[in-house]
Order: sequence, then C-alpha cells, then structure tokens
Amino acid sequence: MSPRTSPACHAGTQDPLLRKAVPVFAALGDETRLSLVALLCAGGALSIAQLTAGTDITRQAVTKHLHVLAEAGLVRDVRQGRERLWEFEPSRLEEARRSLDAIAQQWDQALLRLKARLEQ
Amino acid sequence: MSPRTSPACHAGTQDPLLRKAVPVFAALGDETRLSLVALLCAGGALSIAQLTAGTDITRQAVTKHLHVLAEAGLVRDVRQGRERLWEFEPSRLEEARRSLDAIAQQWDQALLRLKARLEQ
DNA sequence: CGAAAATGCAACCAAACGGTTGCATGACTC
DNA sequence: GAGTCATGCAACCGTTTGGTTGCATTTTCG
Repeated sequence: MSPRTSPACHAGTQDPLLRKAVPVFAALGDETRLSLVALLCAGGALSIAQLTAGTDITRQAVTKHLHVLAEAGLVRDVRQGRERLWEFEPSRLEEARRSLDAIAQQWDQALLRLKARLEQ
Repeated sequence: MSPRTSPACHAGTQDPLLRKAVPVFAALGDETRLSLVALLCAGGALSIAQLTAGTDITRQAVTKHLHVLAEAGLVRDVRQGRERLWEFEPSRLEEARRSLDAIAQQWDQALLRLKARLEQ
C-alpha cells in the first residue's frame, strides 16, 4: 500500500440511494434511450410505432430499449386496444437527480474543508 | 402508423447538451465506477492501489474503470513520482446534472400545459 | 546496486448489449 | 370473415464490456 493515510473500505459499502441510481444511469447512458426519454417527457404517451418513426432502427430495437427503460423505472406502459402506449415516469429520474446533487454537494463540502484547513 | 397526431422526427436531432451527457451517464451506470466517483469526490486524490484496496476486483479492473471515467471527463489523473493519483473533475457531472434538470423541467411544463388545457 | 512497490501493457475470455430477421398473435375495420 | 395494423416472441449475430492472468517498466529505499 502507501505510506499516506489509509483510505479504508468502500467495496459494496456504498450509499443505498446511490446504488439504486446505477440502473437509471445505465439506462440513460445510451443515446437512443436518452432521446426516447426526452421525447416521452416532452409529449404524452406514445406508441411503439410512433416512437419508431423518425428513427433509423427497427421497431424491435425500440421495443428492447423501452423494456430497458421500464426495468429502470423510467417509463411505464399502458395497454390501450391494440396499441401499447408508453409514458414517462418521473420518480426514478428525480431520485437520480438527487443522487447527483448529493455527489456534487459532497464535493463542495470537501472543497470547503480544504479551504478552511488552508486558512487555519 | 396511427390515426392520432404525428409525432414527427427525433432521430439524431436531439439537444446537443443532452447528447453530450450520454457518455457521462454511461460511465456512472456501473456500480463500481459510481462508487469510485463517490470516493474520489469525498476525499482528495487517491492512487490506484488505494482505490483497489477494499474492492474485490483486480487492480487492472480498477484501472480500466478509471480510464472509462477519465474518457467521460469525470476524473483526472496526476502523475506524482511512481504513483498516479486520480481526482474528481466536477464540470462534466455538473453538466449531466443540468441535463437531468432540463428533462425534469420539460416534464413539469408538459404537466402545466395539460392542466391548463383541462381547466380551459 | 538490488529488491520491492506502483503501475503499464497486452492477450485472452465469458457474458451482456444493440441490433437484426422471421414469424406468430391480437385487435380493429370493412 | 378477411385483411391489415400494432405488437409479441425467439433465434441469431457481431461488438463491447467487465474481468482476468502474465509479464515488462519505472521509481523508491535500504
């Protein structure tokens, strides 16, 4: 190891709120899926056929992406006749947003502590 | 297609700010990497050996994750003697945070429009 | 100098991912 | 009832990903 202060453990010992955000970030970490989320977020509920139009990929590919988003809790489907409409589900994204806020805040506090130590 | 209003195009025509956030989300979409970010964010700069200790994966695996994070601009390395210290780089994460804010805001506005239409 | 510590580099591997094609099914519409 | 529109399901495929092992390189320290 190193002569400097021990960093201690961190393995799976992380914040459960943060761990919960992992699949959400993973779902958003794809350009197609992120644009699907943005689309559903702006408009209302759209069908698979509607979401596929304007894309250069197959309907089945879009379906797969929607399932990934649904698994992450970012999107919800509503059966309506022969169509299946998909709509945005804001709660998980809100949680992810708070996770980023928490990390940023942690960073700010670290900077403050550093500054205080320097001025001391 | 569908008898309802056309959803128009959206293919690669999305917000460049949003598109820029994709690799950041992809980098955060892994439990190991997210905890690395959280660690570096809380403390200062840490070496690979320090970051590996407390993890159940290999040093080389950690190195790869650090490279992914660096590629996404979330982390920066500083050579120091025989060590290589890694530190958090807040700007990209800040941008990603604003992207989520933008999406959430878009959703809120859509809800407001819907409400206004109902009350009209 | 020589050993040990911290890292770099490259090959390799299984599993997951993003995407496709082909075909079956369910639900309107005439 | 027949056709068609919107989906579902499953197999398949190339590439990326997350991880490993083995060995070379650089730097510190006695």
